[in-house]
Amino acid sequence: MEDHKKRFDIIIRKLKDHGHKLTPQRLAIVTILARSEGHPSVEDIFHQIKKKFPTMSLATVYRNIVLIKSLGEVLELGFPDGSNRYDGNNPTPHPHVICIKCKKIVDPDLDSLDEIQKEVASETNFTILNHRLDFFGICSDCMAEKV
Amino acid sequence: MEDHKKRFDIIIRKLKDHGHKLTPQRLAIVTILARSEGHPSVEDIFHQIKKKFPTMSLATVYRNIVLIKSLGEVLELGFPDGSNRYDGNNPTPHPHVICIKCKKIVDPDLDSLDEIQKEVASETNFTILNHRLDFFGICSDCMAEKV
DNA sequence: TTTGCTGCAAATAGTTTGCAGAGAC
DNA sequence: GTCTCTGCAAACTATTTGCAGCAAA
Repeated sequence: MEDHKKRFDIIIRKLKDHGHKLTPQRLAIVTILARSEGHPSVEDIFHQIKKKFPTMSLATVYRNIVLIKSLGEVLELGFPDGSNRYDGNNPTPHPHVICIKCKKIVDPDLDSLDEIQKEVASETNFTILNHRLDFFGICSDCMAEKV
Repeated sequence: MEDHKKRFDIIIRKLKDHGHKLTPQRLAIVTILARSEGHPSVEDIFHQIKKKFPTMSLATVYRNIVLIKSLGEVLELGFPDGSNRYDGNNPTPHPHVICIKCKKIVDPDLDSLDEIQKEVASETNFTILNHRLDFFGICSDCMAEKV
């Protein structure tokens, strides 16, 4: 996908424009976030980079995610159990479908929630800024396993 | 509202049926959960009870919430920042509207997400078991404060 | 050369757990 | 009288932070 390359360039550009340095560690993190294959966790990112960068520190992953989040270039999916998954490929809020067995996260193609959001806004008198919609279930792969 | 009384009775009945004892601390927690006015946090519940029960322990609140959750009689709204809010008045999944300033949580009247859920299920081949929908914004009270 | 970044280790904070005594039934 | 529950304090764990040295620009 060219898509990943575009996202990588956008994030790098934004980092430069804001005066941040491009360290090898940072580039490695941005590379993974731009792809965000399977919506990686901090640990996923850390272990993936650790293979080529044995001195890589978890703190560096956390710090860079905080930075890139502050630039609005990664969507953080935090869960109540403390786990976090990231989407730097599509950083705008969108629904997710999560397999509670294998933890796979999929982006469904859905009509946007614009109408529902307007309905909620007019009914509650809130100014709605953001939303989060997650569906939890079991993916077909896990359903197939009779184990 | 008679509603709160009914919920209280249902939760108490379920606790008894499962062989759990009704201690004063537990009754106090259930009373608050049955009402769930404003979707209380663990701290809210703890401090409210502490007034009449000076020895009340946070651990007891946590343990009882875990218990009542396991009976399916309270909906836990966990947030990525670690905060938790509870709804023991309506323990089935439903949308919430959250003020990011005053932390007020409101239940909007919305058409159910059944159709969207079916759409997601057929598109992704997941068996959907559950969902969560939160809208984040600013309530009219907080908008009015020009401070 | 300057300034921000990294790695390490220690600190943090909400939640959970072990244990001994108290209390519901 | 039995067995669960409670309160306390310690343990746990993901994330954050202080600091000294390192490296991008």
